[in-house]
Amino acid sequence: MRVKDFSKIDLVFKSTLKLIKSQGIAGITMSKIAKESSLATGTLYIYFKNKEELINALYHKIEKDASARFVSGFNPELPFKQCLKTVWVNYLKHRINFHEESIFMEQYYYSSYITLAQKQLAEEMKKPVYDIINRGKEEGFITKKIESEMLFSAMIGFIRELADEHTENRYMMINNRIDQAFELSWKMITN
Amino acid sequence: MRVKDFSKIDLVFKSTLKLIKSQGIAGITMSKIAKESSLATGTLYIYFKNKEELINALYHKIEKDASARFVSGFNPELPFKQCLKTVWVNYLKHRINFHEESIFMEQYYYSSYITLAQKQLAEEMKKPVYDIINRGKEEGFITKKIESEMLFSAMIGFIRELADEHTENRYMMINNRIDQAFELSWKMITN
Amino acid sequence: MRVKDFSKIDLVFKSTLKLIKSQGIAGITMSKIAKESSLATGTLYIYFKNKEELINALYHKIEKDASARFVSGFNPELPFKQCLKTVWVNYLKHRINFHEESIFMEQYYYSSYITLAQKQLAEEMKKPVYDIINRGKEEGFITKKIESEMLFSAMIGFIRELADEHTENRYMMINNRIDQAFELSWKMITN
Amino acid sequence: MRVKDFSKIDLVFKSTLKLIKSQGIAGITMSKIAKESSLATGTLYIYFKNKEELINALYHKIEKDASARFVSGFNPELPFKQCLKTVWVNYLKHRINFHEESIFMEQYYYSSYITLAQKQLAEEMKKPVYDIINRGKEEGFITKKIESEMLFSAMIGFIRELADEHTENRYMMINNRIDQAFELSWKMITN
DNA sequence: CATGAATGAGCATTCATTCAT
DNA sequence: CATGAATGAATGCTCATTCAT
Repeated sequence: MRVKDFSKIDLVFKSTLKLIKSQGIAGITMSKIAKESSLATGTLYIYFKNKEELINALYHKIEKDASARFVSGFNPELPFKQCLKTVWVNYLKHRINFHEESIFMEQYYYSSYITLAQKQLAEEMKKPVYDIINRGKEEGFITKKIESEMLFSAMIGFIRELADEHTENRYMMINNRIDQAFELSWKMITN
Repeated sequence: MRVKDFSKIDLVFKSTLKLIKSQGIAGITMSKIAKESSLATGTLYIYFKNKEELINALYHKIEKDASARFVSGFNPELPFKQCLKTVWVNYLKHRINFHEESIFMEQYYYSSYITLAQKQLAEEMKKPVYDIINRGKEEGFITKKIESEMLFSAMIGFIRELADEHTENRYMMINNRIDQAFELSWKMITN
Repeated sequence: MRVKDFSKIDLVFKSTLKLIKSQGIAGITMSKIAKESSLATGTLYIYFKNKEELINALYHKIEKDASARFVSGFNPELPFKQCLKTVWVNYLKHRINFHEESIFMEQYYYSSYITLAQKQLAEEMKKPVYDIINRGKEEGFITKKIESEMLFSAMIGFIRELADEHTENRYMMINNRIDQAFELSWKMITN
Repeated sequence: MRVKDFSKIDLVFKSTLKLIKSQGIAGITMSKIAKESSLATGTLYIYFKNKEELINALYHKIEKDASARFVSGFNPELPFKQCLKTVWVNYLKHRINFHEESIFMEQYYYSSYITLAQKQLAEEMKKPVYDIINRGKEEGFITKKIESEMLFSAMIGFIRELADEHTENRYMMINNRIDQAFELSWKMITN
């Protein structure tokens, strides 16, 4: 018997993401996904119950991968500022290098596919950043007078905007701009 | 001869936005828009050449309205900080009060509806903010060492994130938080 | 505005019946019905919510028409035997002349389309025959010792079998055979 | 080499019949049959060339079994009335106890599966009853003035109707009703 | 202008059948 | 033989668009 080939799942994810990039989440159809993956439409239904589950599975996979990237190269032994910069830069680079995925996630977030449970899960992705902010407060780098949510928003919003400008080729994130941007963030959140 | 009833256009826009809010841009159909507007589908085609043009027209209308809101209450005679705060708060409030519109605009931006010309037009919406930043540089409030794009991203990204958190009921933008957030932005961009 | 053309419903019924005759209830598809009716598939969905409702509506229509035919030419003023013969012959002729319909109704009865309510409705079609049997009992023609259900089964089963034999060209229901068959039924149910 | 496991064929027949009972002949699919039989779909194609042949084989098997049941307990040495009653009751009980099979056979008869040859074969099943009728005519019990087809229809139709009423729980075939019904048949066909 | 019936291409999904293991 | 993954034509149904009224 031919055995289930789970590598097909990754292939389908890749094709779907490519299609979403070029035509938006509204533009994808099962037959386009099948064709882009060089599979028969029926085959998609062996690996995914239906279109909705395919989209959901893609969302979960991307979320999982993204979480892993945020903490890559992170070493809590290092001094606080270095730790923060690692996560800060990881987040910026993730959003630049995986822009398709980021766009998909945002479209998904405001689509009828998402469920409440999934929204809550998405919240958990923020935890590493909050952890850093709290460490900064404990170590006295960050003022305790400002709520973490606000500091979080200031950093994350900045990063997101920079990444989008970069991706749209309006303002490229070359290395010294990255450093400068981080210092700006640092200046804002520190005493 | 009856004349084209332009109030219908607003009605259609309102219905479409309502539908996009609840079902995402992928979920809208011409017949849903017609029903929500209490019109016949054929009538939609009197006012809009096709679905794409309807969506595009909606985008333009929203963009125009938004631009107007950004400068509401703006008086260049006032001192710089007050001017900046007016625009800053306008932008935040716009994004909170017209969240549906903001979501639509972002979904639209990454859909196959948008054209290059429209992307360029969207850029022009940023002009009032850039104008303020430049005035700040001239008046010596804002350091000239940092590029305006970066300062822009820091402010706009922060505002966007705050507004989204508010809309998702995670971190509400009560008045003193607005003031605090603005001061944070001010601290970052000023010398 | 083009106005809903309810004659299309009869056209669809006719086409569907024709298809069921040649391919069985299992063989019908919406696109076959559309093609046979010279309509677009979408048009079918203007008049019927879905395939199931189309089939159900056809069943109801046939049932209604059949009921009308059973009592055609029936005059309760006439002597009992003549009354019985009218209904008896009506039933036989109905089953011969509307054999397609009869076959459809039986296939429908044992399909997953039918509901309990519809089964009960089908029972009511038997009422005219039971009424006659009861009159026969009251007027002393039919023995009261035998339950009406049994007398009903004897007559109806006989008729059904004769009609089927006729339709399959195995034993044709020419006039004197009809008379003879009725006399056989009469002999059985009378004292 | 493993050898074709013919017990699987019976298993498949049983499963198919069960499915047809609950969902009608239109509702069966190869994968449902496979699942109900705890087999792989591919395995079905080892035993049956395709779906049509599976259905046809089932028809033949049922027909064969039915024929055997009709003459069970039949002893031509016994007096005519007893012989007739044996066959008559066998037929009734068959139709009650194997109602699923009977329903299948009728749906099959008016489906696109059946061929002319099979229709002719089905005719042969009637032979035992015709044989009895002819013996009755020779022995003087049954009038020769009435064609055997008509007598056959009268008996078979009656039986079929009684069995259906029983199966639908409308008129149960308890023993004294069976006797009474046979006597009614007997009265009709005898002089 | 306004209507909504009519159209048919296109969609998500199913299913008989094949085939690699 | 047995399996069930793979196929792709076919199905029920939707939807943007047209058109007769």
